Amino acid sequence: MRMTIDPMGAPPGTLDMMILSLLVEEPLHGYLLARRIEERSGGVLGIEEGSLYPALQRLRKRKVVSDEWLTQESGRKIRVYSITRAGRKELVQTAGQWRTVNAAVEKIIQSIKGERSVRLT
Amino acid sequence: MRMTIDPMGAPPGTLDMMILSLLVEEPLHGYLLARRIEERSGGVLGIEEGSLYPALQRLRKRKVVSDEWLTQESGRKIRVYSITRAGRKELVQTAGQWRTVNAAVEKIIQSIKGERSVRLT
DNA sequence: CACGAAGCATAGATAGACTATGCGTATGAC
DNA sequence: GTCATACGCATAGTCTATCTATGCTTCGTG
Repeated sequence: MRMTIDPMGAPPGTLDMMILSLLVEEPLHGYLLARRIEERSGGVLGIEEGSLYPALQRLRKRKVVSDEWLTQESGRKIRVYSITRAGRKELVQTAGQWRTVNAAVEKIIQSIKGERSVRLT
Repeated sequence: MRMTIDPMGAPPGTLDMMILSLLVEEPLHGYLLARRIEERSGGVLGIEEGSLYPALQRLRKRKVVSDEWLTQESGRKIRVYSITRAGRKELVQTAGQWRTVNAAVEKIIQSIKGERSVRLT
């Protein structure tokens, strides 16, 4: 199953959260971020560029990421994003919220059987 | 933590899914549905009436629920909803999708520690 | 030199959830 | 008796994150 995160996908704000999460590991530019989300999700999630770039603008304005234009060896310019201190804080918070809500929803739909998928510890 | 399902809450469509899920057990009217979601989620989720009633209209138009006006003993009229065959089908499908996406997102944010919450079997 | 992948960006549409508001009835307290 | 509160349905308007569609540039490869 391959899907974008909007039409019965993930909540608004999930994209922001995922971006921040990936940036904790290392600074990345937009295009690579999209690739990473795709591979890390096992190919389940696909992020449209029309979602991604506006998201990065939001994050920048909110000061949870900083950006820097770099020129890679090839000569091509890329815009590299890093997570800020405020970003880390926001991330922990929203991730907590996200999990709380998920757990709550799962309580309600738990009787519905379907592919079993989430298993955390 | 108490929250509505929109602002960093649950994906669009989650409300529909939860409603259908509750209707599998028994027919319910709007007001009671909201109450149920609240209690079943352990008080975490709160559904606004401005979200609930439009959702019920949607579901009705989509023919995944049927409705019937009843008069309860007190004399007050209530609109009672039941899930249809098509509704059951949709529910299994969307619940599966929902879990798939959640699992995918969790894979991406798994390194972020916060309150541990989901545990399914 | 053509063509696909890499790379950034914006404009406009969509749609679900919210806020705010309105209306009306039953019930219990004072 | 009247007042507050819970019950109960509904709509209009706003918000906003995501999507679709589009445009432009550069790099690498055959």
